[in-house]
Amino acid sequence: MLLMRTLAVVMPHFRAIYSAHQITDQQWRVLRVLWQGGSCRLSTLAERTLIAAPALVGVVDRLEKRGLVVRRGVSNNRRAVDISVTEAGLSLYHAVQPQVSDLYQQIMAGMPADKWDALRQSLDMICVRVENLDKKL
Amino acid sequence: MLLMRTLAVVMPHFRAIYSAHQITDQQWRVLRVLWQGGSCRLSTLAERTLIAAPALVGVVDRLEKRGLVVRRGVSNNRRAVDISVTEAGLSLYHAVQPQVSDLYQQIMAGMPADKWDALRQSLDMICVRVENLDKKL
DNA sequence: TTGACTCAATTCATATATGAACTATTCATA
DNA sequence: TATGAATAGTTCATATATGAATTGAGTCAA
Repeated sequence: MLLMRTLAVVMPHFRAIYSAHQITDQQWRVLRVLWQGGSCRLSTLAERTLIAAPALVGVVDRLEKRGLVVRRGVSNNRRAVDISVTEAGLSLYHAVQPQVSDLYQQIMAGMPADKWDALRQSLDMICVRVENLDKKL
Repeated sequence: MLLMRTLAVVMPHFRAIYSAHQITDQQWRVLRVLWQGGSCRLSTLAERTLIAAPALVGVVDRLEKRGLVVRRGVSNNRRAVDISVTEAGLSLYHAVQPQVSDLYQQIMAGMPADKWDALRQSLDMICVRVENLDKKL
């Protein structure tokens, strides 16, 4: 519950930035991942954005409809699809990114760096441990 | 992102318990809050479950349709609605709660208690600080 | 007392979230 | 080489999430 509360408190601030540019949280995550990792396939995009494939299909559809990303078939594997950002998508990314970064800094500013690190490590430890539990099954 | 990842890793485990009883995360949150706090109005329920009112309406609709909760008008204020669990809802709660509690313990077991406390405090600090930022606007 | 305003719950439109099922491929192997 | 198992993306049905707009009550001041 505390995790959910934290997200519920923080997300609206980020969302305000996104919605000023007519995009959603999920759409932003797609743009960010494509920017920092280059084009990739839908399954990879799903892992990196933490958006399940079925939901991601719709997100990419809407981004594509607005000309922010493109889908392209992969030559040697006809079932795979490659997704990449367009120029328009990149310029939107660069317009939004500084504001997101600022907000992030502002939130981090409320806590000493060492506690921030400890927080990240603890969360990461939980993730890794629970993921290992999964693999054993 | 790390917050979202943690939730994404942990939630499926809880969800497996819920779905075995044909309920969703959100429906569980409603039952739990009503169990521990007694009946309350929709707006209060929204705060305690961290589910926005418009979405909560549907969640309560479905729980009510299955006879797990009941809606009742408030005598002195005809626009308010009181929501409470039924016997069926309570017995379902008691059937699920032990499993949830077990899983929770299992997850906590992976981390020393002091780190766990530190984690909670850090997240709480973020919540409180960001909430205060909101109030100033 | 009535009109402007606030409140509580709900409805609406649009965007996701989730698990199951489907389709077209590609792979592994008998 | 036919063929069943595994892949990648997608569709479907159902349940939420979110912000804007509604509806029906209360409230309060001119």
